[in-house]
Amino acid sequence: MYLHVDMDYFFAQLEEKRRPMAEGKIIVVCVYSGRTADSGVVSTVNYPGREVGIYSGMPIALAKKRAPPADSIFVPVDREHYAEVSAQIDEVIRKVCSKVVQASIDEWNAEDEEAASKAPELKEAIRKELGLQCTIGVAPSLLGAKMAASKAKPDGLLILDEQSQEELIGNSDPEKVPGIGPKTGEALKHLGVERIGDLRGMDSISLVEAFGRKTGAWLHQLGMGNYATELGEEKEQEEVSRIGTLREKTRDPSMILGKIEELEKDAKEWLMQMKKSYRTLTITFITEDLKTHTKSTSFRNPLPWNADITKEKEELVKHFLDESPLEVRRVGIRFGNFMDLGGQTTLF
DNA sequence: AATGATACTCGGC
DNA sequence: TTACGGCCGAGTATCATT
Repeated sequence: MYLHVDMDYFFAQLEEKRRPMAEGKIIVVCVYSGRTADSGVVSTVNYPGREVGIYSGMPIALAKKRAPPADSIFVPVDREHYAEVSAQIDEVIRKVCSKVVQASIDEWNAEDEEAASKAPELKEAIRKELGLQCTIGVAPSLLGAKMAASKAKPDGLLILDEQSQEELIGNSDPEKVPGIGPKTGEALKHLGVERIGDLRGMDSISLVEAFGRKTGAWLHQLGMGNYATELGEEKEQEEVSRIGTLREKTRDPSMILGKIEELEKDAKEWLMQMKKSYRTLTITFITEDLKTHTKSTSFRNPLPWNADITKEKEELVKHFLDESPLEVRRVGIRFGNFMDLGGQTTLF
């Protein structure tokens, strides 16, 4: 059996916890971009906030219109704190379950013979030891466990056997299935698939044609009632990136490069601490129409964290500006394709 | 045609 | 009326090499 733990409204819950005075109030955790006083988006909001129509990704200014000022608190994200608590939760889960894999800052998966009996125990341990609320799903497949959790939240626990798993997944709206987003969902609707069960009997060739090799084959398996999943290994981080918003949109290369340099410093700090060298440099541009573009280059040999990449940065920025007429709103830098053992080269 | 590397976009959280 | 982050990995397109 598989078990999926999902912390409820995680960031907002943690902010609630360190403000006992905020009991019953709307808490909105925000990513402020620094462009203007209220520019930025909502990261997470607690349930009272959701009730008045505030959701993740919403512009902060709009959230403020929906939130009664006297009963609402807007706070900036504090990722470091959330990561610390996340590590504590990880410890608790590993004490209870076997084969645990952390899936994100607030989600865990586990494969455990005793998942069904351990789930209530685990939920209680997280509440008791850390004072935090979560939702746990258990099912014969990882997909089933995730969907059970998402159905049971908040503060829920749902254990599915083969039959109830089949029922839940088969009857579900495709867009409720993790891995199917608005784009795939829309295309499925177009094909007359309104519940996952409608995939039954559709041939894999046309599904692969419509959705690509990977997604098509996976949808075909879902149609056959095969939800088999593997937990996967705990993976090392493969890339590090930093992104930021420019004070104002611009096409001035020196403005853009100035911001990149700021972000680069921070990302390189990470490289140094983690002792990583890298082979790929990517610059991300988000233009005034909020579309994302990237330019990247790879090096034959890995570069150490402190290598000078001035030339390469300039070239990537120029390359982008040469092919796009749009103004740039946000920029980012990304280092990837890590090689361990800093800078050591091999023959090829 | 097959394989592997690189470039780029997409989307989840 | 509009309003709009910061990450990361997955997946696919494209290119180079054989």
